[in-house]
Amino acid sequence: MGITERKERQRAELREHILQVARDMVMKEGFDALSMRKLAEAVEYAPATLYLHFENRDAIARELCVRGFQELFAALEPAARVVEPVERLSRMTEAYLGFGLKQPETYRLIFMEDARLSEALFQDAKQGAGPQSFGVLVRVFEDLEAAGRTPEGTAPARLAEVFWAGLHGIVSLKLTCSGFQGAPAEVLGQTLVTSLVRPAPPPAKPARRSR
Amino acid sequence: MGITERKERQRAELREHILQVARDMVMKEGFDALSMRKLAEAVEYAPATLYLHFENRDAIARELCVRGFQELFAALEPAARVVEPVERLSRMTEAYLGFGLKQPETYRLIFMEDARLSEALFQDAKQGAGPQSFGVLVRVFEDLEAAGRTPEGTAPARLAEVFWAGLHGIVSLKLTCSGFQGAPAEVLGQTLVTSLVRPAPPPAKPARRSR
DNA sequence: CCGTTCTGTGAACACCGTTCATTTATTGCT
DNA sequence: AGCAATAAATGAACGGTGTTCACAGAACGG
Repeated sequence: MGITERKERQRAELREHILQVARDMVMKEGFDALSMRKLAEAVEYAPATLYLHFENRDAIARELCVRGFQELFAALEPAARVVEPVERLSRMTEAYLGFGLKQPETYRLIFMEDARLSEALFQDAKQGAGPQSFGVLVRVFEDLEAAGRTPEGTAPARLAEVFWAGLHGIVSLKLTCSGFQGAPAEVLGQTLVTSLVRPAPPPAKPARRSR
Repeated sequence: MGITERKERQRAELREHILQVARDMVMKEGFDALSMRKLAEAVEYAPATLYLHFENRDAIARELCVRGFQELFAALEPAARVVEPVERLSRMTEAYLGFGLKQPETYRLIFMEDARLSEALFQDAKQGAGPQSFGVLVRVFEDLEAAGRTPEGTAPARLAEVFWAGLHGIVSLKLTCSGFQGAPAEVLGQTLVTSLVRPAPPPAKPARRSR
């Protein structure tokens, strides 16, 4: 009897469809322009029907928030694969800034709207998407520390946090303070990288047959 | 005939009163909770009366935004007086973070709501409150450069911008990503300072009567 | 005292999120 | 097949929002 199964699937599909349309609306006109009534109109249902699939507007926002965060994480993933830590940090910087500037409304939704939205990302201390991706960043600084390229006496986790704050600051100032025309985000990003990474020490263990 | 004069003054006073009450509401319940109707109720006028003094809600928001920015600038001023540049930067960091965390709703209004709000701050390239206070920050890095304590080959203005982004990132992540529990803002601030400031070079021109 | 100008307002418009009784469609069972 | 039960969908309403505008009232200049 695959009938309840089919109904469940259809229900899930509709839910997915609603989220997809909502995402489009947010990306096109911003989160504030996402109204339950217009969303209902767009998916061709009555407004009340949306409440059969989501508790309220905030529930939709939360879902879009965690999905947006996953997109951000995915955008970082290729850069995170790079072995050499300085290059990795540089590439991750590029990817982060690129995502934030190319998908401003998504970025706003994730990190700049309501504090309650991003709570879901960090509720599990170790598990959730938030800590997991922050871990990737911490690992860069651990590798940098191992290579002797971090300021001494500062824990990698703290450096990672400052670095993240720097990235977020660059993106969000570009998004909100559009009036302030400073250097391009990429330039600022590279400045941030070179500021947090110490110059390479003279090779104690030479790479190959030197000295 | 001081009659039109008095009327003007009363008009200005009412306008001021409205802004004051609006500011209180924002600081207490956040910008989203500021409604024209509740504001009208609070100042004991009909909603329509507000539109005799402000074009619309956004106009009030803009005004609160620039005033909030001036408060922030004022909070930074004592620290900006410090002569020694490293100490100055450290004190300014402390002041900036303190303001952002103690007046979260004001800070949100200035830098995290609508991009159109902060436009007023940076519309004049050299004059307005925005460029002026950014200039204070640039000066710190100019002084640091003169003392040979900045990374070489990076313009002070760019370092200042990265530094500001860092501060803003720290504050706004604390405000929006409350779920993420990292190090205290002050610690991150000091890490940011020590990351952007190079260690003191050995004294070429010794302080007094040596050599 | 009258006419004008400024101040203030009530009522309306068009939205918004959300709820709930009611209708409609679908399913399982006899 | 028809009927009861369950699920899906909705129309209408409630209370809220920003904003406009024709109108009333007060204050003023002559």
